[in-house]
Amino acid sequence: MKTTEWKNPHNTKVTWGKYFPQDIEKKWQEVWKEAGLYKFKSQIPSSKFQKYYTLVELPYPSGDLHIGHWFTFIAPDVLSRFKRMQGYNVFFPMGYDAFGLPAENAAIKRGIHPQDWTLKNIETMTAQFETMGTMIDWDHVTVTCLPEYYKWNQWIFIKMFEKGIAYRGKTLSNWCPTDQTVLANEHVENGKCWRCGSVVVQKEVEQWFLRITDYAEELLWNREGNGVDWPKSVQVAQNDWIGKSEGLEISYPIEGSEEKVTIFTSRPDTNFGATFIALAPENPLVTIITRPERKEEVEKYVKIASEKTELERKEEGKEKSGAFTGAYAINHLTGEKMPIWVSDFVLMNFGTGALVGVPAHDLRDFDFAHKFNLNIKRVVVGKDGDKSPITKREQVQEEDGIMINSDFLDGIDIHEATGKIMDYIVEKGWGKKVTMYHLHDWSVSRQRYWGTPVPMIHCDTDGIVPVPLDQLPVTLPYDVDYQPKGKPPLASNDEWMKVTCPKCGKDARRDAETLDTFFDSSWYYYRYVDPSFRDGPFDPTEVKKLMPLDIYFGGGEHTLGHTLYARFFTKFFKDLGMVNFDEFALKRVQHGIVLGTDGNKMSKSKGNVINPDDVVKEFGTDAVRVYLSFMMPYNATGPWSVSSMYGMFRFLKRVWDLYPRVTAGELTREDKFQMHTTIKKVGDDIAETKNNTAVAAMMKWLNYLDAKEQIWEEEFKNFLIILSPFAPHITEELWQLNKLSDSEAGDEAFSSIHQEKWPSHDNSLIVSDTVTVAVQINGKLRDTLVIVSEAKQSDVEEVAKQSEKVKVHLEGKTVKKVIYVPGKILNFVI
RNA sequence: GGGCGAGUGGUGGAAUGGUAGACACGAAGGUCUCAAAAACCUUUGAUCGUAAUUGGUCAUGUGGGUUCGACUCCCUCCUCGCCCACCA
Repeated sequence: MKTTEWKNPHNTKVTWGKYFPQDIEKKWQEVWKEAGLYKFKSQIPSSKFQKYYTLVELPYPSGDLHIGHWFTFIAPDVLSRFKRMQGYNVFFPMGYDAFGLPAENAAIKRGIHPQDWTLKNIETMTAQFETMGTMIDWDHVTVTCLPEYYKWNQWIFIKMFEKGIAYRGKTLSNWCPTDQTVLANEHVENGKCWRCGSVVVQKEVEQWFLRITDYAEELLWNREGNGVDWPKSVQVAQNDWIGKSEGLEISYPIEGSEEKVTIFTSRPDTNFGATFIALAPENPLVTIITRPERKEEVEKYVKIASEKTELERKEEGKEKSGAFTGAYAINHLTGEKMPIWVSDFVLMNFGTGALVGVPAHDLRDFDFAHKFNLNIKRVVVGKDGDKSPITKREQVQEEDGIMINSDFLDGIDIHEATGKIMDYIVEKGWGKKVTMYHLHDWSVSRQRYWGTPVPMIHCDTDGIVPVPLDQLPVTLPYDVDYQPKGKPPLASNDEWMKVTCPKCGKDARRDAETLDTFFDSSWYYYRYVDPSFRDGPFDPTEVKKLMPLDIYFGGGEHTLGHTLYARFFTKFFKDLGMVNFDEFALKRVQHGIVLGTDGNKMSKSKGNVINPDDVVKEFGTDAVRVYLSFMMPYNATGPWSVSSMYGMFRFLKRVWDLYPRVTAGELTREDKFQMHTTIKKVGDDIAETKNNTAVAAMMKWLNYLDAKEQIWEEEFKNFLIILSPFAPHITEELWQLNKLSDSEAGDEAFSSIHQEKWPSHDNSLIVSDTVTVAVQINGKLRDTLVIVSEAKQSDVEEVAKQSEKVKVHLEGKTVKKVIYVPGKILNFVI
């Protein structure tokens, strides 16, 4: 048995004995830190620079590092370590998304200032993060709530204002009439204000918007996935969200009026079956066209609709309401009169704020028509008729459905017909082709305290004036009342609010609102490159070297928010000439969720939360890392298992116990086959974020090694190297032990296993000299043969026919065909 | 209502057209021990059967299809999960 006692350059004693991870993990973390092993800059060689930028969505500093954080970060860490061993200069930074509502909620609940609460949490979480033993380079840490960061939020916002991307607009918001303030959705409980319990209403409020719709076309994903490797599901979801639709804007004349009502449709063919028009209550046309005798009722309806909260509108989703204006529009296609109604199922901010009702082909239109006894006409166009689904079709047919068909549409399919009808309507001058997007401009104002102050000044003379760039940052004041009534928190600090207008020099007021935290997280990965850069939001030279991201890990919940905003910012930066690429991330990988042992989402109230600190104390960091890699695919969701956790500890212990059995010697052909196969498999799997099968392959190799009489040094060393991204501590310990017993050079400068090169594999050794071929008859397995890999088909057939099991099935039958897949299958078709 | 994804042993999962269940957990039996734990060994999809211990049959949510061959590709239906939703 080999035991070694020695001193490394950091005077740490190492003795091989029983495996106690707690004895070695902290020690190595300190050694690595002291040696600056994971500093990005220390990796850069003078000659060739091959960058790899790994990014994980920056976490919110909620206070506790959750096992979910570990799960999220292990795969990126494994990949980063692997890439580094392959010779890349790996940049793996980290930061905190530190502004936001939870800090303010905690402050209100417990009386701690949001800043103190947040900074304390960051400290705690950073310490917990360090026990993970990642190769994150903490020199690049970026915290979004610090002035050195949000200064550049303000800079970007002003640039957006100058370019017309940031603008002042109006939108409906949750409004508490008692507190006189806008509420976040999470502060509306059952339609009531969380603080005072008053009924929340929808009110038009002035807000800052970002004109993301200007980029709608550019943000769309094309068939080639914009040349980057993002999940198809994300591309589809974002495209659906952007919601590009090409259709017609049709104007219908109103009987006895100069006015016209304009609607949008992507299916003008169905307009043969249009039987009514519905206007949004907010549509200005309502007041103009309503007939005097209907005025009272329509006004009453509009008033009720405006008082409804968003929640109430949704709750009664099925029951339609409305009022008849007394006016009629003329359907060009049929010449029929269509009554014009007002209804709150029509949205003012989509399309034209008016729609044409086709009850037979749209469920909502049907519900409306059914309730108010309007006509329902079914349209049959072309040879196949209309294919659009309507769930209540039977009812439609019962209720005086009429078939309409036009001569010029006979015998063509529905898509052609739609095109022809479009052309016809345009030709007649009734409508024009338009492209519509579902995407709305992004509202970024928040009437909250804990965020980036909007860098704008309100002057009675000059209106809204941006803060001069050399006066940034507009610092967030520490002293405010963060639950005032009737005004946003920042407005409670009079001294802070007072400012002179940069244009006229007269007294003016600061903007008291703060920016949505999604603004902060839209560009932080640029800042990571050099968080201390002073001449702009990021260093263009360094960014050119490191961006775009090679891989971006994060959660699926950010598909329609964060990742879309980040793409938008990048396109904006490109327009400013600050970057030269269109997509900020070459690859996107989404993670799943670790559930509690009971299969439920972890939550304090359920008491099923797994605390990484506790598990590490019991099993050590490495075992937890290996378990998180092995437990399930990265994008899966599944429960934590304590007994499986034991299994991972057992695995590492077996690796540990291999060490005394290692000796110098020659590998056999089979040894080489096992080694090279595993090296290849593990490397390939890590590159594809399939760490569960990578670990499985190593377990298999360990089983092989363990069963042998002797373990050769070469295979042991390679085993440690390929295991090191998963279990960095135990592999380092064994590596150093082995190195010392190997040579007498205990005083050499420290060199870590994590600086080793990833072992190469020899493909010629992965091919074994014998293979097992399955012999099938009509696709049914009948026998397996072990043959030399180079065997010819005729030879294999010959051998197969000798087999008793095959003979039985071939007797008296004619072989019609033989299919041979070399080295795999021989199939007789009889 | 729409979109996306998934359904494989007691459990987590492997296999993306070629021997289904790799690897692990759990369980059962055994070795060691005064005993227990640890460790190690054996078995472990179901079923029939025999000693044929490289036996037969059936099996990847359901029903069909394509193929010499389907967990894998196509269609029907069912279930679950996630995201979005009065979007004209």
